[in-house]
Amino acid sequence: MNEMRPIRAKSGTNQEGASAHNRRVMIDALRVNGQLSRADLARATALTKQAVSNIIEDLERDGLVASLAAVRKGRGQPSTPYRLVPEGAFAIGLQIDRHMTRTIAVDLVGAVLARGEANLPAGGPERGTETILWLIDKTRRELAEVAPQSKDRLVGLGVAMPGPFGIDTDPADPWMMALWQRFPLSETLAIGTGLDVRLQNDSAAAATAEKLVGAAHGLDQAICIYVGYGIGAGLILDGELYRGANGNAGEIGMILSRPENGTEDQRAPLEHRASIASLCKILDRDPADPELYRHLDDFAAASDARIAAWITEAAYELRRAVQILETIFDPQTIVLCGGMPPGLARLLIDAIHPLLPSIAERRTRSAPRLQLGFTDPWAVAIGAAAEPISRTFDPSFSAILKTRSVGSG
Amino acid sequence: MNEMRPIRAKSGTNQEGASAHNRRVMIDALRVNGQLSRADLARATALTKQAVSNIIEDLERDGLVASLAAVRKGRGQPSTPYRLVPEGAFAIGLQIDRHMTRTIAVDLVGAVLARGEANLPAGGPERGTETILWLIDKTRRELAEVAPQSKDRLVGLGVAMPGPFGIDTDPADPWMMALWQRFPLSETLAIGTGLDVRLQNDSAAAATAEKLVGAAHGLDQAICIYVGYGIGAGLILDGELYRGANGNAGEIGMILSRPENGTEDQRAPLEHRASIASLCKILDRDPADPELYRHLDDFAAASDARIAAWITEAAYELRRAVQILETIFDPQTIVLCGGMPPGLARLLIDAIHPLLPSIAERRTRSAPRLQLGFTDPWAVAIGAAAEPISRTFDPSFSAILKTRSVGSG
DNA sequence: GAAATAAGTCAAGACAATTGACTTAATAAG
DNA sequence: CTTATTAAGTCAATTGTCTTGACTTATTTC
Repeated sequence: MNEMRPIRAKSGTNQEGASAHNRRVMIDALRVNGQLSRADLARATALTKQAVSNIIEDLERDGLVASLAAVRKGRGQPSTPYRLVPEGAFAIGLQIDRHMTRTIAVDLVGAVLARGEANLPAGGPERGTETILWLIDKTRRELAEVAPQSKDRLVGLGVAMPGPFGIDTDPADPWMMALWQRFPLSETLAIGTGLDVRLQNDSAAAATAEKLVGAAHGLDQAICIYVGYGIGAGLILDGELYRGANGNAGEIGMILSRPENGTEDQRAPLEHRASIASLCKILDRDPADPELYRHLDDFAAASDARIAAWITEAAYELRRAVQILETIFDPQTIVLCGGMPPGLARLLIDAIHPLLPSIAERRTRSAPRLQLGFTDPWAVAIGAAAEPISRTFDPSFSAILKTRSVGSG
Repeated sequence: MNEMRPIRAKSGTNQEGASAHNRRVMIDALRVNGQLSRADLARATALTKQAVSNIIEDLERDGLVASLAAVRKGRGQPSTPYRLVPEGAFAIGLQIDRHMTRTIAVDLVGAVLARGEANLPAGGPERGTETILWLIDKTRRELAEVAPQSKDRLVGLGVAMPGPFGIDTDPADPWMMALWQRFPLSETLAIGTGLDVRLQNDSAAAATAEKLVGAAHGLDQAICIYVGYGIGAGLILDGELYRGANGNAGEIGMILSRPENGTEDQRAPLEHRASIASLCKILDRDPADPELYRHLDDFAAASDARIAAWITEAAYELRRAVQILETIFDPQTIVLCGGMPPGLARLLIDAIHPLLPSIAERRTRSAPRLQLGFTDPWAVAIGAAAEPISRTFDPSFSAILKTRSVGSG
């Protein structure tokens, strides 16, 4: 009789939401600008001096900000600048990448305080989570040694692994990522660690790292292309990471760059030509080889012909990807990052130049069209750790809104 | 001495911002769900019954919502549903498209109440604005006849014209769009009409129309591909139109789909193969011909061989564009719209199928991967008119924040 | 007819920002 | 050296909007 169609509506907000937003705005402003006085903050955020004063007092009591020595800068009472207190918050990051897993602990300003690494046992998520929980625990204990305050100030666990999620990926893949992608990982880890857990794909994590402490720091419109075992893009739009309807936005590895001509190999998606997986295939190397990173560095330094061939192919694809992303997003910059040695990354980004013409070619640019970001194999793990910091302290639309009684996903 | 670097920070908010947001949320909920009781609204927005009651009372007094007859739906007191009042607000839209200009007047629910059309005189913006101001005035008077309340309830003027903006476009283009794109149009029209003016490109306007009253109604993640004289995409991300760093996001016409192989013609951007401009070239027709629309319809009905050739080429490009957009955005749906006869649009969308494989191929889909939107030549003008409505009444992050003293652009 | 359920109101309370006057501490001008 | 000016920051009262919890009203179910 009554069809009981669910009502679709956005969430409302109240003073609490506004207040939470204002605190985030203060922290964000201090993060981006280094140090600011209360008066600076009032001007920059359009709030009154008094409101800022109250909020800063609060944040100081909470141990998130601290004052510096007063500075005289002209007429009037000297101002007292404030800065973020690194020990104000901590977070753990977890990266799952086929055969191995890494953990990282960071503080409020993104400094790395502990790290751990382990091989994942064969047998998929059920057995893997044991290893993971052990590794997380080890990292937490390590962190507690360096920073005893961390016990009460851990804001969450960020998890990064290759996407896409919720899709029927190749069931024959040897790393059983499909199994991982279907496994209720967040829930299991939330129970196992008692922490707030959120999952993102590895390129989103890389972008989160670039935003917090890397090339995209302080930028509101940036695209991070992440070249790892696969390839993906982390989309920072209006200052927030964009997830898409199903959390799979930015999975550009699946783009069919030449869908209807050429050999079957050429018809394959972008990922088959611009990724470490494809490089390993050319080099006939096992991607699981723990020495791979060093080997790639050697190959790159030795100007190996196969490396050069891969670079040509990958650069061709990336050049087009850059042009497409610039055209679609009109970003302030594009950051190329990835889990490869800096030497190799340098060769790759050089080979991508000169860039194709696009609307990004404008006279007044403050950031380069394409720049190199993190090429640390730990970058994704750092980004995973940065996610809870960002989720907890960065201003965002969703942070203002009242939360629904029962979560939807 | 003091380098005086500008402080970068996001804006704070206060009760006023929260309240404004809540009112917008109510209006949005009523727009999407048709009619809702106060209790429904309270549940859907996570606000208290009391808060909703106060807000609805306000909105009713402001003439934006009205109650309907009470309905019994089970145990308990019958509920009183509320609906939007179409006469609650009005807006004017202006489309500038090379040789001509169109105006539209809409009400709060997006119904068209008046329209006007005129040819633009040669001579560029200086002379053109005279015609435009005259046309807007004519439309306002027409609107006032149909809806006298409109005089006090006009919320703004939305302007749509081809992008990209701020780029040195081809100076030889015969329509002098480059001149228009550099002309301070918003300022001139704001002074000339006394209205709040905002400018967007035509594909963004088409997307705004689809969001308010079209295929993207109530969707938070949707991409609208607009095929007009050129081609572009309007990006609806998290319920808001995405503009990019310089307002040029979605200008996909500039994508070099085959940048390095083939003839010079094949190397040309997407726009040269999938646009009405390219179709006119094939048909050897003047794009400025006022009868073009009817002719295209005839050609399509007659299965003209040149039309078929264009459709094959355009469909090839669009098939790839759809796959790229799906892969990058992971949207709920993609809407194909454009200023062409429905028959032709139907042929085109059919030719695009079957779609290329992508992450959008998931078992549970509520909306089709690709669907047909407005194919009315007035769609962009309607979207232009919808923009002030959306700007004034849709929930958005920026609407919550306090405004800075002096705008930035 | 009584109990249960749901919509909606009333009145008091809480909270976070605003307002405007005030204090403090520096430089600039005479 | 004194006074005016400027700017940072505080104090105390006010404001506006949402929340809370009790209450009223209207309907169905038992």
